[in-house]
Parts: sequence; C-alpha cells; structure tokens
Amino acid sequence: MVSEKTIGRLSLYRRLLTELLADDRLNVYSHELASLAGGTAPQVRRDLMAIGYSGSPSKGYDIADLADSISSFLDNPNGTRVILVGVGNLGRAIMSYFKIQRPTLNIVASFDSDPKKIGSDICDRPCCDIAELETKALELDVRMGVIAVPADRAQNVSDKLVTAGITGILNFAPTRLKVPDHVYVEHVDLTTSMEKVAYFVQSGRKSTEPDA
Amino acid sequence: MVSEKTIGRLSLYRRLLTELLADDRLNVYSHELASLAGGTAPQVRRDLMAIGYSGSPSKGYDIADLADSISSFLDNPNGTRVILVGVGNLGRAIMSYFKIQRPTLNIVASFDSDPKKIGSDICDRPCCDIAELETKALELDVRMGVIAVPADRAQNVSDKLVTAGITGILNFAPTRLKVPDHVYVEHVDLTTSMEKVAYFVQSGRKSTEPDA
DNA sequence: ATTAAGCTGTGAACTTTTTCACAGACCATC
DNA sequence: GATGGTCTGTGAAAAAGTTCACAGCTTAAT
Ligand SMILES: NC(=O)c1ccc[n+]([C@@H]2O[C@H](COP(=O)([O-])OP(=O)(O)OC[C@H]3O[C@@H](n4cnc5c(N)ncnc54)[C@H](O)[C@@H]3O)[C@@H](O)[C@H]2O)c1
Ligand SMILES: NC(=O)c1ccc[n+]([C@@H]2O[C@H](COP(=O)([O-])OP(=O)(O)OC[C@H]3O[C@@H](n4cnc5c(N)ncnc54)[C@H](O)[C@@H]3O)[C@@H](O)[C@H]2O)c1
Repeated sequence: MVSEKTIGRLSLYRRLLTELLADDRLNVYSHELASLAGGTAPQVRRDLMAIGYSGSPSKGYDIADLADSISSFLDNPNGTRVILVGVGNLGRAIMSYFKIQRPTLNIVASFDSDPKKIGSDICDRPCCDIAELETKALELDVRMGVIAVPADRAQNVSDKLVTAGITGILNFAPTRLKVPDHVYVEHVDLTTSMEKVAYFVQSGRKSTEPDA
Repeated sequence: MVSEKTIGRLSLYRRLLTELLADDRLNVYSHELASLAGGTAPQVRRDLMAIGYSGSPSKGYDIADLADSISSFLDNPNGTRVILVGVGNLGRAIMSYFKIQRPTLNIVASFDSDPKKIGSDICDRPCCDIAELETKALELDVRMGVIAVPADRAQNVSDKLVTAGITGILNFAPTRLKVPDHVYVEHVDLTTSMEKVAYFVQSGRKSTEPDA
C-alpha cells in the first residue's frame, strides 16, 4: 500500500513534471527531480516504484508519460467535485485560486451562514445557505469538502458534511475534527506552521527534515 | 534534540491547553490531551518528556504550568517579529488572521510590488515597496518572513529575504525554495493537500496517520 | 493499615521511512 | 565489439518515530 507521504510527494512530482514539460524537456533523472522537489534521488525512485513506474537507465524518466502515470494513480477519472464551507477571507482566497485550476479538481459550490453572502456568486460559483448543505451536496454528487469556518463551528459543519456523504475533508479550522472511520481528514494548521518557523528562528536550528 | 514533529505537536498542545484553561479546567491527563490532539497517550507523554516536563500520577498535568513550560520552550521571550511579502488574496487573509493573535507572533509589515497597495495600510500595518525590503527588514529587526507571492516570483523574494538576514521562511508558493543551510523553510502546499484528500476520496482509503 | 485503581515516566519492542550500495541495463566512444 | 561512465531498481541496513508494557507513585476507599 502506498504511504500517505508518498501520495503527497507524487502530487508534488506531477507539478514539477508539468513545469518541465512547459520548458520542452522530455526526460528527467531521479536526481534532477529530487533536487527540484527538495528530496533525494533514492526517495524519488522508491516513490515511483510504489506506483510501479519504470524509467530507463539511459534516459531517466519520460516526463509526459510519468506525469500521466501519476495522474492515473492519483486522480479520479471523472474528476473530483468539491464544496467549500465558510466564505471568509481564507475561503475566498481558496475559491479564487482553485477556480483557475485543472478541471480534475473542481469546487462546484460554496456555503455560508451569512445572509449577505448567500445567493450571490463567489468566484463564479453559487454560495448557498449552510442549512441546505445536506440536500445540495447529495444533489451535486460531491464527496469532498473544505472547511474554512471559525473554529467553534467546524465540528458542527464537519458532522453535516459527513451526513451528506462526504468522505474526505480538508480542514483549515484549528480544531481536530472527530469523524467516523471511513472519512479521511487533512488538517492544515497555519498557526502551528507559523509557530514552528518561529521556533526554528528563535532556537537557531537549521532545517533537517526532507519535507514539511 | 527535540524532533520537528514534536515541535509541531507542542504547538498544538499549547493551543488545546489554552482552550481547557478557558473552560476553568486545572489539570489534564495524557489520554485526555491525546484525544483532543488526535494522538495517543504515550505519544503525549513522550513529547512532554522531550522538553523535560513532569506531571503527577494522581492529577496528571497542571494545565497553566504546562502551557507556560511549552511557551518558554517554543517562544522567543522577546516575541517574534514577522514580515509578509505578497498581499494578495492569501496574504491578506493571513494578515487579518494574525493581526488579532497573541503578541508573541507579530506581523509588523507587509511588502508588495503593486503600486496600488504600496503606501497603504493592510490590517493596520504598513505595506511597503518590495524594493525597500532589505533596508526595511534590517531596520525593523525581523528574522522571519512569509512568502505569498506568485510562484515565479518566490525564489527571487526568498533570496531578498535571506540577504536581509531572515532565517525562517513560511512559504505558500508552490515552489521548493533554495536557501542557504542556516535558513529554515516550511512549505505549506495547499494544492498537494487538496490532491491528497482527493486521492483518499477516490481510492476509498481511510485515514491511518496520527497527524497530517 | 491495606488494598485497589489509575496515573506517569521510560526502557524496550516494534513499525515506518529513509538511505545506502550495488547488480544489471544502456549508450557513447574508441 | 570491447570499455567506461552513468543511470535505474531494489535488497538490506540504518534511522526515525511510535507504541507497548510495566515499575513506581499517589490517592481513595475499605
Ligand atoms: N485566515 C487565515 O489566515 C487563517 C489562519 C489560520 C487559521 N484560519 C482558520 O480558518 C478558518 C477561516 O478563517 P477566516 O480568516 O476565513 O475567517 P472569517 O471569519 O473571515 O470567515 C469565516 C466565514 O465562515 C462563515 N461562517 C460562520 N459560521 C458558519 C457556519 N456555521 N456555516 C457556514 N459558514 C459559517 C462566516 O460567515 C464567514 O464568512 C477559521 O477557523 C480560522 O481559524 C485562518
Ligand atoms: N490563494 C490560495 O488559496 C492559494 C492556494 C495555493 C497556493 N497559493 C499560492 O500562494 C501565493 C499567493 O496566492 P494568492 O492567491 O494570494 O495570489 P494573488 O495573485 O492574489 O497575490 C499575489 C500578490 O503578490 C504580489 N506580488 C507579485 N509579485 C511580487 C513581487 N515580486 N514582490 C512582492 N509582491 C509581489 C501581487 O501584487 C499580489 O498582491 C501564490 O504563489 C499561490 O500559488 C495560493
């Protein structure tokens, strides 16, 4: 089984490969990809081994082909439809960023509790009443949700998402969500990230880890 | 030496302890803190052992005292002064969020290249010209920086920060920064986080990791 | 007093992740 | 067609991180 860390790095490799393609590169060696990704060559080779991809000793990896292989491993072939709850400062930043993104990751609607926002379009997507979350989510056939509401509302929103059949949540609220076993949660804790950097600045310690 | 993972969890524990304090709790057991943090009891005890903190077998840990111990381990006693570069959607969200935060983490100024933003105040802090970064950073005596500029500008901004004496960077741009050895970089890669969740949704795999 | 229960601190075992190191493949050049 | 250099794929070793399991302490109840 492919480890969670490898999944994250594959996503990174794919993005780097896309950039290389745009530069008209055709092939890449593990050590080059490693250097771009901030890792080591053996690690790149292990990660690719995990998805059963093979390169050639002379040319390295075929960039376009590898990117395709990673995509067919990572992506849902029908694309992933996403809803976002909490259209505040952060929610809006995310909406605007992923609006322009690849069609495979598609934020199809947002939800809020603020009457001023409900009914309007945020980044070309309808902003709906949080009360309609369950019905709308089923209707839109969505499996993934993003939580960007204040911390004290996050667990409640999470419960609603789970009821609506969501099985993956990206959570920006500084709260550890309690969810059933079949639901995957990724916590993005910006305060902790800030405090970690502050600690390393304060202590004078240098970076040791291959990746955050 | 305290591991990077432990540093991150200590930051989380401190926030949970602060919440418990606000609920007038005085003591907490490792298994309670573990449950709030989404971890295990032995792990909490190991993490606290790493900073040399001891609880009592009968009462567990003294909440206020433990929070203080974590703070004196993590924080610079004079506070950490931070500058942010790139006042776009994301940069503004972060400015507004950390404006209200504890005085120990203080975003003192922002920088941008857009003449419309330069000179104005963003969240009560001056927005300066990126060209002045080096001089202003020295003047403000800042050691930590946040990068929220477009990907193709990130390395250039990073170089400027390093020249200005910054030793810790929180980077939101989807670019792996090249920095000298003494500089600590934390990458927050939201696209990868999204894609990870999408993968787990698509594959039907459940969450296994103790923490993201 | 004595017993019982439930906690912490920690050596040791275990698991996961990363790195090493080298056989085998491939190409370019002589 | 042999030689040398440089790559991949991978078993094995090492390192890092986590969990187990229990001794020892403290309190509460009998
Ligand atoms: N902005 C940041 O940089 C930052 C940093 C760290 C953490 N966070 C966390 O991210 C979350 C969002 O941050 P923000 O700065 O965007 O906050 P915000 O206050 O700007 O936005 C919150 C939004 O959620 C909406 N909302 C409130 N209750 C709701 C409910 N029950 N259902 C649906 N919508 C609801 C509000 O109307 C508002 O639009 C918060 O939990 C915050 O702690 C943000
Ligand atoms: N918004 C998101 O949700 C999101 C998600 C993933 C990644 N990111 C990354 O975060 C970064 C910022 O995202 P955003 O949505 O805020 O973008 P944005 O375009 O809204 O903001 C970028 C800001 O940087 C400024 N800028 C450009 N060049 C500069 C320079 N050389 N020096 C100083 N300032 C400069 C621009 O004037 C603008 O204010 C980008 O790298 C983006 O890829 C953002």
